[in-house]
Amino acid sequence: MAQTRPGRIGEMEEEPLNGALENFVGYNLKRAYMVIQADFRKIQGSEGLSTRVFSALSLVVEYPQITQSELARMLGIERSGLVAITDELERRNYLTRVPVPGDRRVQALVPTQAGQTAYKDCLALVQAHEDGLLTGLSDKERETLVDLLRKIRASGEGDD
Amino acid sequence: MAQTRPGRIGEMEEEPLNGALENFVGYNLKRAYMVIQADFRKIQGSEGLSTRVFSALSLVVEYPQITQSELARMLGIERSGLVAITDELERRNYLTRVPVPGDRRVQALVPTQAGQTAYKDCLALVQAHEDGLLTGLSDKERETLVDLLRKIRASGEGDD
DNA sequence: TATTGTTATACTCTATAACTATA
DNA sequence: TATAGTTATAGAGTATAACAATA
Repeated sequence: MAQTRPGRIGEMEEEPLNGALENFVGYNLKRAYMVIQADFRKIQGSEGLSTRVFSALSLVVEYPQITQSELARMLGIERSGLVAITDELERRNYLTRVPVPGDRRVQALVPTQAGQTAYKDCLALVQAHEDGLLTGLSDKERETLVDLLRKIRASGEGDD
Repeated sequence: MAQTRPGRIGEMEEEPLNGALENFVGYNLKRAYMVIQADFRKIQGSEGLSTRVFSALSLVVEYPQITQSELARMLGIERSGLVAITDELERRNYLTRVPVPGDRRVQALVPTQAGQTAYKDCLALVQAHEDGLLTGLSDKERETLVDLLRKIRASGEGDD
């Protein structure tokens, strides 16, 4: 490592390492997101669920007979993206696509017993994961963080 | 819209819309990140800089003669990823790759005048962008948010 | 006409592994 | 041996645009 702190040797303050960039909400959001994403993958291992599949499974377990379109709306992604996710969950035998009487376009996503237990196990893992990674945050700070993130979501998720 | 709130009609509380998922830090982090990312793109337009190119430009302007490897370390991505970013900034005439006397492996990234003014303009745009999107957050809340995000980063960015 | 599930396709961002030229 | 820049390649994750079946 030739130089850990490039340029600008004669600065007086030590707080803002990189003037503008490090103070942006967006930049810090991205970096923190990358950290949590990488940690999630590490915990789950190469055979485990990805974050998006875990999220989908969570909603399927909570709302049995939910529809792919509803799921897409709740997750904030396009319908077309749900197909691969649903395929994976079906391949793992965590849910089944069940025809809905009265509307033959729709398929209800019904969690299997295996899906429900897999979700519970995964949930415990993820909670321990967040507890471990967010160990520097108090319960109140964590709550504050979620509140602030939800405010950002509320600002932007209206324009669909 | 057939059903805005699927399943589980008889719940007593109204706070946690989706029990587990909506309360996870990771999930809210991802959703908020997607909001800010999408907004950034919308503001910049199809010809504008992406977030990662803007971040790189920011560091190049702040640390003239920074190296690609140093840049990669500061941005938390691999060296190989910097090539395309540097190519784009060079193609836009925002920086030049300058040989460094004493070590012929290295190329210093030197911002051009166009790069510096483009950065300043872009910076103003991005700041207005964050101001607009984070309008629901007070200055103090924004500061708190950045602090909390940095704590998460500190927890995870050690393992390189 | 509108909606559901689906396919095809492309784009962005990132990582890994290798190469070359230098050190 | 190690490092800087580079290339090739692959893998997530997302979006758009279309289509068939159904409403």
